[in-house]
Amino acid sequence: MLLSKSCEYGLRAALHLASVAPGTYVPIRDVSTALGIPYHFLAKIAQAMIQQKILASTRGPHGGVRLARAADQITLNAIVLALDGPAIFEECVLGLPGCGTQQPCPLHDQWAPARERVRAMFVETTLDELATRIQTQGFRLADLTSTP
Amino acid sequence: MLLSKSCEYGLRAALHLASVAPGTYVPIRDVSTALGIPYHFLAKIAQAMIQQKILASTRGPHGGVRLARAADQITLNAIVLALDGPAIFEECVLGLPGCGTQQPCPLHDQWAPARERVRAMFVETTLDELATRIQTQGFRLADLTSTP
DNA sequence: TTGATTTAAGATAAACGAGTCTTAAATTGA
DNA sequence: TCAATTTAAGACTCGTTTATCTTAAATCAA
Ligand code: SF4
Ligand code: SF4
Repeated sequence: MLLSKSCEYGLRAALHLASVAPGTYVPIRDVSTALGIPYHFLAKIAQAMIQQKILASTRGPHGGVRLARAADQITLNAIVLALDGPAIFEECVLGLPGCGTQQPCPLHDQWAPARERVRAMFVETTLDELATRIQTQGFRLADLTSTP
Repeated sequence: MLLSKSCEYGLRAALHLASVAPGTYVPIRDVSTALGIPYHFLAKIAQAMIQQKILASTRGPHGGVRLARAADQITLNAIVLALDGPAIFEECVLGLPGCGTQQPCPLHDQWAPARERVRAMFVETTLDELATRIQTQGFRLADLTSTP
């Protein structure tokens, strides 16, 4: 698994917020239900995203979470960095420490560009772009095979 | 982490065998020492690789493990499949089940080719190629910063 | 045959990630 | 003010991965 469960859930939640009701507060419970993500787990992930300024929140009735910035100002990379850190884009595919061109492992020439391509995907994609696709083309953010 | 620790260790062990003494049995203890991999853990990984016909072994003095085939007949992909299974090349980046072009998630168009490139790296690279690089260019398979 | 060497196998333990639960604090509206 | 709602925070449980330990079985050489 490339990303941790926390990160997958965080990305899906952010995409949901970007696509359903930009700018309005949505209760974490609603997001949890819509996406099939365990509520308490998502609440903890949301806390981290709030501390990292990806999301903003208010408590009480009509409270919830929303994107902290416009959806076209938030890249997938920002969310991945906030939840999983930079390690996945710096790690050696063989798990060797001290990754870098100084001390390369024999797979470096193939791995470094492949890894960079994955990184570019996250860096160059904004929530806005994907939210548009979800709205106009009906792409999914949840498991459609279970209890619709 | 893309690959499990077991898979990283298995790849490094196989590369070590391909580069130091092709065709001869090397005790797991020696591999463990050379690469800095916990002995008992590596022994268990070696067992799995033997059952998957990646390695062959004999017991007793002068025993050990060696590659089951010529190094140019073993791809990195064979080892990854044996130890981690095909999941990493089939999974959705958002963790959604039922990956496929029928039910795509909004990241599919970017993720599928990036994932395919990583897979191609494993499929197209043989132990032999990397062993040559290790021998001729001195690439590393171990953590050079600890107890040399 | 005997003893040293080495893999085979499985039990056990530690570390981590994933998920659950409880309580507190803030906000809103009646 | 009071009760309902919702996030905030942290303790707790569970399962998998990672790692260690123990014993058995095979092989070889003296
Ligand atoms: S060599 Fe390439 S893959 Fe190996 S550690 Fe350095 S950068 Fe990472
Ligand atoms: S859409 Fe693309 S990424 Fe998402 S599940 Fe299907 S193949 Fe995987």
